Amino acid sequence: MQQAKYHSIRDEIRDLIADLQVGDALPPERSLASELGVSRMTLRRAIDELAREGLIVRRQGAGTYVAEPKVSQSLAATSFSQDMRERGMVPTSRTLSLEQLQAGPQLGRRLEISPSERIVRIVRLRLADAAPMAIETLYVPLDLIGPLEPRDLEDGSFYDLLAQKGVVIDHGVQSIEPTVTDEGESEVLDVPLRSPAFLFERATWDADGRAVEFVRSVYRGDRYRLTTELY
Amino acid sequence: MQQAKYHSIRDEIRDLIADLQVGDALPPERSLASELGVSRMTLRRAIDELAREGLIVRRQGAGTYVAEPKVSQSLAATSFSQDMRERGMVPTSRTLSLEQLQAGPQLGRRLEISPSERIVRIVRLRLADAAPMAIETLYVPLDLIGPLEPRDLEDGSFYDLLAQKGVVIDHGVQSIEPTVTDEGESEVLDVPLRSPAFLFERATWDADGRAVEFVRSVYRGDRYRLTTELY
DNA sequence: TGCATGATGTGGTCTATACCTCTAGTGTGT
DNA sequence: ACACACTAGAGGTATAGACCACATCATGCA
Repeated sequence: MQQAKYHSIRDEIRDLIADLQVGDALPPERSLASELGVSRMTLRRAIDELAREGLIVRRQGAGTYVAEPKVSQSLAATSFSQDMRERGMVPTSRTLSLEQLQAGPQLGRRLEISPSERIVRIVRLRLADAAPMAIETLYVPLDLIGPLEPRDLEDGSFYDLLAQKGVVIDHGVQSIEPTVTDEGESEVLDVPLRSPAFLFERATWDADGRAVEFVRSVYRGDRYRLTTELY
Repeated sequence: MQQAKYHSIRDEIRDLIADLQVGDALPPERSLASELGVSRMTLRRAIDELAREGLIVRRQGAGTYVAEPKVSQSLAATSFSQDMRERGMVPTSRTLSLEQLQAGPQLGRRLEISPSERIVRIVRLRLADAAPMAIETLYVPLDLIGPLEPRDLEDGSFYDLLAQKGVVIDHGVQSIEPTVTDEGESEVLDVPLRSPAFLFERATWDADGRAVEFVRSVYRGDRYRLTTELY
């Protein structure tokens, strides 16, 4: 089987939810299962995922209801591409600029490298299902990754590229703050000026302590939400 | 059934993992299921949870292995008081309002309770080193906590109060989004209108599945930042 | 009118079984 | 030695059926 049946069922239910209002009830599991031609267990597996994503809420004895429609990003560190795929969206990327420069004092401090070190700066627009989701500015030491062409980043995953070069991320720090979009960001992300947004900053190193990357990402606040499950 | 069988099985596997080293393989699912006296499907449900928690890693065709110890828990939910203390500041609190009301449809959905249930709503200004840091709106079912007086919350920790009443939080979900402050929030928090801020929403339940609280907090973006360490 | 109660239908759990896909080791032929 | 095919056994998916726990509503009694 190319794709798990519960994945396609999950997507069908997503479509179904799209036609409902927040708070509306989904059909009962037994009906929905026979409608979609799967067993109830398989249907439940699909619904389980949607419930974990927060798209729907189940109430025992009552029914299953449509919840607030928002994209969620787990707080675990994953790449943009992987994150979007896990949510059934198609991640793509458009490279806005790619240039070389010196690290400078600020970046040098963040990555714990010499300010004179040569750096590749890449600005990318990240899209999910073809809709702008985030602007990502990536700083990578030149001697780690070598010269790059925009097409090297076409297939989306920068980490695949790193892995090909034998670079493995060992540890890092990430900070998250709220911000609002400025003129340029608003235009590229297609949101009104000064819309709420997340500002992510991440610095990572490999096992030898060499700086791998510094990333500054601005995520649309209207389509992004961070969620954690607590135990 | 008091507790789901897969929950107790999950805990048994946790104990089993405690005796193993990182990278060790767990017994095959079929053996483990018969050893523990459950069906393989039930066992898998228990293992599913542990895998989601990151305690173990499954590799199709190979086996199930003990994973690297957990990381990046710094974003996990702690109370405001504890959070501030860890940041080296002195937490205090001022109760702005305290009233009873019906849950209503939205809150009912978030807490998975009846919309007609009686709720206590508490609005508190949270301060760190005497400076306003966040506005916290707390919703708690009346029959869980009983009538409250503002002075019940004076010493700051709502969770101590819950513990006194024998209420223990078992699990929950938390979401974080960027927002901007409105007029009232700006005035109370002493920041300019439409300043960037975090909006936290947290719902928690006890082990019996009873809703414990729904909390909506607005944190100043200029003084509060989330950080995670990645490994 | 108001309240208890039971019927109905919902999601929640568990089982037994079957077959698929993938990994890793074995063994054979070259 | 090496390369390859095979295979046993691991996790992954899917089914049908049974029963449980809970919410809701209609019914009927007081």
